[in-house]
Amino acid sequence: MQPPSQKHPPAKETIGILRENSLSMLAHHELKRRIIAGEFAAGAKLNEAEIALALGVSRGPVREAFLALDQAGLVRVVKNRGVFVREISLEEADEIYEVRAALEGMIGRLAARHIGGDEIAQLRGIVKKMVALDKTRKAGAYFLLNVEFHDLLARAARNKAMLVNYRRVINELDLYRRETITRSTENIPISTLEHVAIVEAVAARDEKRAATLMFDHVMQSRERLHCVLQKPPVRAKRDG
Amino acid sequence: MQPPSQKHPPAKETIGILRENSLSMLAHHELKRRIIAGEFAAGAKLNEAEIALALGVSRGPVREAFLALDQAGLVRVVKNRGVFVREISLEEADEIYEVRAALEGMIGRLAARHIGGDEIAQLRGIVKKMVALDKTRKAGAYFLLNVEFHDLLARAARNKAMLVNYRRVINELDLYRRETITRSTENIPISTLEHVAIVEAVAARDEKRAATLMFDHVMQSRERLHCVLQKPPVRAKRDG
DNA sequence: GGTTTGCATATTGTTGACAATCTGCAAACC
DNA sequence: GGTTTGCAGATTGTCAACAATATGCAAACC
Repeated sequence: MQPPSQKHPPAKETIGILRENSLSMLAHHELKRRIIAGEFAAGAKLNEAEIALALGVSRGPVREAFLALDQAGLVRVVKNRGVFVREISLEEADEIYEVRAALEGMIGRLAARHIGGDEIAQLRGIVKKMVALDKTRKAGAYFLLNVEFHDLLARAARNKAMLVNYRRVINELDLYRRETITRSTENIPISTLEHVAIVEAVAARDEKRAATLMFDHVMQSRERLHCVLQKPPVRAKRDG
Repeated sequence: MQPPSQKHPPAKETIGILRENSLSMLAHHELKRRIIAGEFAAGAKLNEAEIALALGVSRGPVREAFLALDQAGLVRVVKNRGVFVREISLEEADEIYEVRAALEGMIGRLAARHIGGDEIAQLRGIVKKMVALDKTRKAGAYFLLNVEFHDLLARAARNKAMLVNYRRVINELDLYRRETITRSTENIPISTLEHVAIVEAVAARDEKRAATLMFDHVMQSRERLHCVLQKPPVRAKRDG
């Protein structure tokens, strides 16, 4: 069924992957990964032929992936001009933070209702590492723990639709946040305290409190971002 | 540049539209419209060649549109099997309602902050029509007013990211709600009262109250849907 | 000098053809 | 009888060629 052409380490798995995912989906996931990982500069133009060559496929699947990534908010497709890694302005990031706050508030509420004991233990473990990091002030390590903390809570909410929407919003925010990777570490202790309070509220099954703490935590993260950028939060003007 | 083949009514506009939108985008919008309008049955299989023929384009743009629609949650693409209009189960609808509640709560908060006087007047006009409909009990007309009411508030929140996410969630819910179009009209008066309260809170610039009322309104809409279906809300079980 | 016009090139948009896969049915087999 | 095998048809996945459009540069023009 398969001519023994090469060594078989990637044989069986590769076949399995290809049987379940079309090249479009593979291209989609790979490009998504690279964009989130920051392997493309923000606003960078993505050349169809170039990427197709790099991925070893023709332009068709790459184009299909582009359209899907556009819907996911990771790239912008401009007719006859090309596709570009989406650039997120501070104003847009502010807006997205408000969407995220809404979702995280509900995640806190649902997590308090549905989380399992093992997950609470995991949360405590993550927070413990955060506390330990307070002294070293390593922003990169803290960033990863933070992502893990929030994603774990999002999963604990036991709501697939919520998880999908949450992750999409987070991906968009990452497009902006990676611009400010080397952001100040002075806020880490404050943020850690908020994480501690969230874990306690969730563990106490206090839905209302967990919701409020999560909501405020996100909005305060936004404020902290502005402080680092030394700019006040931009608000839309009231009209009419 | 254009051979005078036919009458020119759709000439200039059609050219303009084609210059700004690729056939993929046109196919995307048209299919999206038809799916939301319910012109395809839930779970119906969408044949590539058939649709390409109907839209007068080749299969390429249609395939690209399919991938985008999959990301938007309106269809499901299965490799080597085809694409199907997404079917939403009651359990999924319950989950999506929770996402919607989170977003609408924030929309209420932001709308109370940013809405303009003209928009408040529009809201009052919509509610007035709703009150008038209380007597006739026309579910279809009420449904349209309800959509208009909530979309107006979503726009009044002055947050593009929120608007995009809100509309996506609403589109997904419509996939389910159109299954229950002929739902009971007995809840219309209750729902209308909630709308009245929301308008007053927003007009009074009471962010907290508007947020709470909007959140509860959505969650109660979910409960009312369950009552109509004569089934209790399905909740995920707590594990761990 | 500055603007405009007109190519040459590169890139994207679209198409039709070909390869791979699934589906349904009927014949062969136990 | 029930299961398996093996086509034929239909459908999807991928590709490469062609058409349309944008970009950059140089020549022509005022």
